[in-house]
Amino acid sequence: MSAEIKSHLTDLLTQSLASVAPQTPASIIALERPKQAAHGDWACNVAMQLAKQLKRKPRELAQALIAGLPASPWLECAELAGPGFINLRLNPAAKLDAVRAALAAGVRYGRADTGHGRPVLLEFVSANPTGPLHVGHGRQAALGDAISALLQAQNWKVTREFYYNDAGAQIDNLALSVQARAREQRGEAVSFPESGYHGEYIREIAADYLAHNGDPGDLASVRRFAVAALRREQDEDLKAFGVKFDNYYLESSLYTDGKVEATVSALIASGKTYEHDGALWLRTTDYGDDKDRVMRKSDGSHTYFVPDVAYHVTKWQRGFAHAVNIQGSDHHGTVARVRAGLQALGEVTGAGIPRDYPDYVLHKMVTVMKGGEEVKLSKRAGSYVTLRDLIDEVGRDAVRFFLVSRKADTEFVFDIDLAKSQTEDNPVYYVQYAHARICSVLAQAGAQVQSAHTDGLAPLTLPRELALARRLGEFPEILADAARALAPHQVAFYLRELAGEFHSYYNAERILVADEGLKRARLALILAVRQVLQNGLSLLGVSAPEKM
RNA sequence: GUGCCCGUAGCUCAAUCGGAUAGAGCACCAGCCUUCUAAGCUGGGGGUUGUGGGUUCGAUCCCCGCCGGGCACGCCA
Repeated sequence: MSAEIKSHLTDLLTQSLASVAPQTPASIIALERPKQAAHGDWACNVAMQLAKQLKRKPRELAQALIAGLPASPWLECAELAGPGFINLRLNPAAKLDAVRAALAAGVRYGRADTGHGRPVLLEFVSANPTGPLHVGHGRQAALGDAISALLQAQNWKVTREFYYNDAGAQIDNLALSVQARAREQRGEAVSFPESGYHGEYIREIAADYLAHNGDPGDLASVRRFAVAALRREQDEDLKAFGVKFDNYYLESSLYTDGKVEATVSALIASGKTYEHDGALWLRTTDYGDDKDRVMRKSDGSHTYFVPDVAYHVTKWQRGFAHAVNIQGSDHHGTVARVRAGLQALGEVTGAGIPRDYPDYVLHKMVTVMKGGEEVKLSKRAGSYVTLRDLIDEVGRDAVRFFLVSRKADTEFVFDIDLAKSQTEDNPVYYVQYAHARICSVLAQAGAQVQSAHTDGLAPLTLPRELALARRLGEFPEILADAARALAPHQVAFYLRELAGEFHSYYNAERILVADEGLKRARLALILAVRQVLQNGLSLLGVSAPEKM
């Protein structure tokens, strides 16, 4: 395994350092993958970092460290380079070990145990049940599901949760909007609510409500019907997108369970609240917020801030010492607020919730372009592009791959025309195509695939073959890094590169050659590539088709 | 005005904990199908990393100023 090789190399350098500079702690030794292949398989910068401290020239120190390296069965050579880098080059056997590892581990290849089975709660999408899911929710769903999968692959016990804001003023607004449309459809003269939802879907729900013999005068009934209808629609959209949640948490339950009141009481007991202008405030500025927040309005109702805090308390109480919230960056203002609320509660409960709880992944907005113009994402205008639109037009795999192919904190320009007209240029097809090609070769090899032995890899000597093997060996590191950074785009880029190296190899060499030993070795290699492509695509929620 | 985030090739984006000559794709130009899938491959031109300083062996990355863009600044959610 690559991890074993890395620790083996670190070990060699540690031994050398101990003889060259006995007083120096070995913990400073770090290995990195050089960007350029010419710089070997691993590089170490320890000589430059220690040069000043040891009062020696970096290159001279590096040379001494190289000279002191013990013999190794995997190390081909160590070279001094640049200002004092030590470049380590692995021999073919070490590189090809990744092929053996990938085939031995199968679908588990790339996994690790950094999570140690600890529970972690991921909250994402959390759309209000006031309209269909839009593209921004899609980015969040794709990100959240991929991050969940990455953490699971590191042996975290992941719970995916969707929080429904089904208790606030926007739900009243929804009910009034549907009621007004229903009355219109009955031929009554009504004035549509000033801040009502203007989307076409409101009319559809109203018509459906009437078709089910609903009474437009019964607002509570309208409300229940509308919320149920929109939740159903959102569920269907998520299903079509391939995203499943383990739990749905309803904001309304925080009220019916008394958790909102309990939170208010506890915050008052914390001594961090005060009355002002008839409202109850929390001194969140004591915990880093830039202004104090109202908890209870002068009319006696609560601001959304209180159930938010109550909700996050339940995360902690439910045993999630780790929690990740995936949200649009337009909500970044809530981060300091929620954390401050939790800290204030800690004054009375002594819960010991960390100051940086929960963790946040904030993603920038998705700008949708169509016909060369921006489509405004306005729920009230009812003209935004829905997630369903995108899936229908572009395809599920492409949308998912595309949406996780960029860092979360960069703005996303999704050009629908481009995505539709250039479907063939979408990177997801490039990666999937590599997988399909391998499947095709394997199908022609037929029963010979069974004879692909990982103990006969020695015939693989071409630079392209060793580069592919080396790339396979990187996969576990990529997954560990991506999980640590909560950044699935790293996996997407890795897959693009792996697929590229495979296509290049495929075009240059023939797999099914006459030489039996070489053929078996090459079959083993592409079997391993296929496995890694499958594992990686699966983490991103993208299918790995056998034919295209 | 204050806070947070972003600024990299014509376009869309990478760049690990501060590493070596800043990389891909698209687009453009020139080639490759009698051969396991051409949704592919090979080669080429493309850059003062917004800008000015600082820190150091070394800065796209860290610190400060400025310019440009986004978001948030409510007893809305």
